[in-house]
Amino acid sequence: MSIYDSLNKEQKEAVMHTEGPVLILAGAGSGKTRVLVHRIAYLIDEKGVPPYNILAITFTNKAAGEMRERVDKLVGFGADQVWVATFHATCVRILRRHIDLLGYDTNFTIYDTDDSKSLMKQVFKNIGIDNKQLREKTVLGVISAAKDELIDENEFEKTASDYVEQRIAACYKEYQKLLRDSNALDFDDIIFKTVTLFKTHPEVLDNYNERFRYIMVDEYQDTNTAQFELVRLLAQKYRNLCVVGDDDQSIYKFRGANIRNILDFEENYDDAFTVKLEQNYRSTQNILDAANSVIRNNYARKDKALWSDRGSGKLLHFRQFDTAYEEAEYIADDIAKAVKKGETTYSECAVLYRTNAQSRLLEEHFVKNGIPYNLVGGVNFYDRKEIKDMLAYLRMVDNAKDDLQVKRVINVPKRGIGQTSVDKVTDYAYRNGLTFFEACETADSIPTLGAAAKKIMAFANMIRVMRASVGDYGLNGLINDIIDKTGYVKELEESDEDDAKDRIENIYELVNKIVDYEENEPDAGLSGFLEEVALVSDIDGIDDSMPRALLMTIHAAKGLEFERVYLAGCEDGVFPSYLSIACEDDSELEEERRLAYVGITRAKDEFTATYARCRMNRGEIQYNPVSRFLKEIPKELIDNRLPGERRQWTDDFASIPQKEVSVAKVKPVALTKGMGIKKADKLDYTVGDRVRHVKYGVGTVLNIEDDVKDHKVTVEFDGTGKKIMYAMFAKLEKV
DNA sequence: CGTAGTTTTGTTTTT
DNA sequence: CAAAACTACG
Repeated sequence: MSIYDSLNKEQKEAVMHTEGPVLILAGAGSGKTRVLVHRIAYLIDEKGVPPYNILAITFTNKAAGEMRERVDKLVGFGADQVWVATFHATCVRILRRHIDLLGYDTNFTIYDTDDSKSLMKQVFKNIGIDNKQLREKTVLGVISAAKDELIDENEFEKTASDYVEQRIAACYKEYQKLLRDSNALDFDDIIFKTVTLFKTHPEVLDNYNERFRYIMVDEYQDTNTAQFELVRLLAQKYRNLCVVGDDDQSIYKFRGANIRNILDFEENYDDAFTVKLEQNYRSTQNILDAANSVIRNNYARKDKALWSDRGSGKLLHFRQFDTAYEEAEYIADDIAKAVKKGETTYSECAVLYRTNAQSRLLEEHFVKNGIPYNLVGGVNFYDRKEIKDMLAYLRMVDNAKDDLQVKRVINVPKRGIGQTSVDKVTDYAYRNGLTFFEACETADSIPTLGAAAKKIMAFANMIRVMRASVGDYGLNGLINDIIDKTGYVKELEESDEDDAKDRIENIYELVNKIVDYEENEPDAGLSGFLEEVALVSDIDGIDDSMPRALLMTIHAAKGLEFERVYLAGCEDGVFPSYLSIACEDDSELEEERRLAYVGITRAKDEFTATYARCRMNRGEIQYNPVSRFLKEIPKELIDNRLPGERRQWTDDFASIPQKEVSVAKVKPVALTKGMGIKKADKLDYTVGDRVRHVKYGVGTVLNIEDDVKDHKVTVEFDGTGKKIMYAMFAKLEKV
């Protein structure tokens, strides 16, 4: 009896094929983490590979943590020597040792998206770009995409063809310069710089080639070009590369993930050994059949079909509502009822949706029904203002070149140092080749500053003293000193804002985290703490000590499983998103379909899809047809009845032949048909007419725009002023 | 310099 | 409908 007896035939093959390139195509719920963990154990116990020579890379900290735990359990002695980490954590660890070879200090700071945006604002100022012509976000998006493709600022400049691209190239250059001046890396740099390091310093790479003789990569379908290249380099010498993934679960194309990395693995490594894991240990056959019949409509995929020996189970449920409000009400109610009946526990329930914006209504109803829940995503703990402020102080102390943090908190709490003064110091620093902080230290020599100079120097002095004392009083001492000397909490205590109390609590929560960290990692220090904070994601923070239902996007749910799953907002225009429908390229729609596949396969026993005929979006009411993905599920698998409910759309749903729907391409224009409300051919009023609205009273029509769906009417109301509304809902009457 | 009040703008998805 | 960005005033 060995630990490998519990594996099925394919799993065993995957575990025992240890040499050379291996591709494991692991369907949802097919036990891929189990396979990886057993493979690590097999390498160590049966093949005598030193744990030190094994590397396992994941995408999320949660996945890494889970694998770490299971490896520790299964392997026992030496397990801690196995390197299990995320892509980003792996690269940061490597860079902390060697990045000086690329001209950065090894105590570099990691910038999050917020920091990058602030930095880009500075870039716009420096090179004179009006943010009305070009948005920071757009430019950052282009730069990020370039970095994912390993295109640096110089190469980008060379290939920039039109004017806009040239401007972006200029931004990219300045942005990288500012990053370097601040000794900071953004998220994409972490991977990019590691690849650069390996390419420019073969001796460093060789060192890691020797170390990592056996490499395993989880969620391989989500790798982008930079990550692909990183893995290729790491594995190039011994070629013992085992990648695990599921092309049907590739849902991060928008972040640069290249599905071809997994589809073409066998071409890139022509001696690759491939195993398919198709037996699912998670869901009932009905749920799998539904998922299979949806994903079957995708073109770009490797053929496979999940099966289960768990039996067919219950039917999937489909529930329709007039409004998103009723939808949320039903879901909350249904969970509450099921828990009351003892059918499930809160922690076995999850509500999934396409966009974070949908969480609000659900949350409201969960509160109303007293259901304990956790919202994953939305505002991350570390994204709260007060936490970011505290972190800015910490980061400022940690990295003297990080001007961004200095600017963030120089007037938080209020010290009477306004924007004008900050601009003057920035200007002075720029002209004299100083960092912003250095300029602050010598503020008295900036003539135009006047009374503010004294205040600025006092601030600089405070930070200097803190920096000098970190070594003496440790992290806990530092954070308390910051709270004390800045008077941040004091200001909150005296404030009469209603969320002041929460914020103070959050700050003390951060103090707790710091104390915890210091106890667990006594040698890591401030940089270590900040690094950990920079690399955590939303999903990592889930506290599963309490039984709580989870609300999250489908993206966030990848890799998780629940007894009961609710998929909310199953509407064409919401899921699949409007953009993916309108887009010419059907690869967008295929990505959405994979998302649907991920959503459905999260469920073990019960799956409920809900649909709201109309919902509020961006202050406008939207009417949407039932999601095309639901129509791809054979109707025998779905229980589609709800006693006492209206059946109008039910019939519509059932009457559409399955085949026709899955093959037919429904163009967005066609979608507006059959929606129940038709656009009026002609309105009985025109520009300049006086009209009456039920709520706003009488006004003058300023403009009428002919949209695809409806006429967009602008009216200047006598009482309330200008309003833009759709003719079909506004029901305006000529007077 | 700080604020309150006003206008504008935006939505996928996130390591 | 919010949040963010702007504007005008004390």
